[in-house]
Amino acid sequence: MDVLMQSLRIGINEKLYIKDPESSDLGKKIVEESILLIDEIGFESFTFKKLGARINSNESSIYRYFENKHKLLLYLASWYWGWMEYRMVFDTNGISNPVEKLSKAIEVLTQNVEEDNAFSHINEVVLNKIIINEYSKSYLVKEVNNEDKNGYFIVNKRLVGRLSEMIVAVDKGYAYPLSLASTILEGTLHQYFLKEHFPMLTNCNENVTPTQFFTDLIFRTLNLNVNG
Amino acid sequence: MDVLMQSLRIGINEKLYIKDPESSDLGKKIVEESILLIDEIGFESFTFKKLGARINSNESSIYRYFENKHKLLLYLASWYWGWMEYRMVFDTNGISNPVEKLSKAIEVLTQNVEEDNAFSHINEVVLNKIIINEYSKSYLVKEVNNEDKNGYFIVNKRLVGRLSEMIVAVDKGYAYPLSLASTILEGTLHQYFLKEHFPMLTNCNENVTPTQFFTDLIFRTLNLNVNG
DNA sequence: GCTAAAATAATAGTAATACTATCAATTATC
DNA sequence: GATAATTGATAGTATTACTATTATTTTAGC
Repeated sequence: MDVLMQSLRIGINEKLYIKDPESSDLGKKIVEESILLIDEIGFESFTFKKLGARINSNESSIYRYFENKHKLLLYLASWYWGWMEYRMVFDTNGISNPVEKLSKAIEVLTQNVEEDNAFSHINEVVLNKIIINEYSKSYLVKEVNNEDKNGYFIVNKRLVGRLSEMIVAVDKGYAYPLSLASTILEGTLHQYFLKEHFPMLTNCNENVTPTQFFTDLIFRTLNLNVNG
Repeated sequence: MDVLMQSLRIGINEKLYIKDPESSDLGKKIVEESILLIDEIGFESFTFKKLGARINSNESSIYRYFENKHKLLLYLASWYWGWMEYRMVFDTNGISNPVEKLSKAIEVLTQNVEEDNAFSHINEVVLNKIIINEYSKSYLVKEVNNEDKNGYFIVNKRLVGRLSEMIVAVDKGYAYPLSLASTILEGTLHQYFLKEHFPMLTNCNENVTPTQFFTDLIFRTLNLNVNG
């Protein structure tokens, strides 16, 4: 991504943090290192105490930024989906042909994540790994309805909505655009997980990508051919 | 389900429990009430202490059956998928036409769960709810590879394999039968979750079922028509 | 460059969790 | 009726998930 865009920020619901982590070095370090630590030891074993030790800071200081690790995960997830949305919109912006546009969107949303230098304190590759492994835990909780009311999932919802609209744009008659869109987004994470841990449950591997699987699925479902 | 089959048992990996819960009244009560309690308060808040209080038994007694709540969840998940597999095989058994067979399998795997009187101490309707809400947490853990080596996920894997074979049977040329099968199983849980908590992210509602969505998806993808 | 305010660190403390261990009381078996 | 197996009760430990208080350091304004 272009260096010109270095002042770009992903907008995140302010209720997800107590103090904006983007507003200080410590805050950025908390976000940066939490991604690495969650990836290393898993969300269940991750604690603010361990994170504090790792960044030579204090548990109590981290609590001044985030109420608890669940909110931190929601923050990271919002960042991730905001970033995906931004890239999807950016990369599909100039495309007028709806089929090409949808095709490009699927590509951006399902392809392997690569580092984006526009956001120096966030390692997108590792963040993608923790989204694959931990994202479900952010919404599969008893409090989900309340949290949704607080707007914690708004970015993901907007993204599903946008993808759904692109599906409608190529096939107004299709009865399940939202379900298809949500299946693609969630199924992508699942296919990457299976590829890593249950290779016998997926056809994705070094030679076959989730992008190919989902592109093929969408094109067959919407009765298109690859050239639009 | 027929009363004739009341001695039916779902086979579960013995490493998932310390003492077989089917072997005693207390064991059955643990399973029965854990399903209800997890549904009521969620897996995160669920503890063996609370379960003990609920069934007028003791925390320490429950620990003699299950090592921890994670193993209990794996046990419940194995039971659930074993039951689904059994019903899928049973209901598709006599069907020779591969398209009809696949169609029936999809129906069994995606339709709303109803109580099965063949297993008196398990409330399948509530178990289905906790699978929708908690199943991901059983495999989205750091230890997943080791647990897989222990065979904790064998039932689910076998089910994906069977469904994949049914897909191959109707379309030998289709390149992604495993990915499609795993997407259906996991996507079904997700669509039910969305229907309940994020209705704006799915087309499933009182009038449209996940079965319709997935049947349509499979038929379009494999280029079939509804009558086989 | 000094002061005041803000931010961070250090320490302590609490209730709950996730267990383990021990021993007592019941219940089943032979 | 004795013995073994099961279950229950109690206690104890390390860790988690915080909150509160106070000390120290950093920063910003003048």
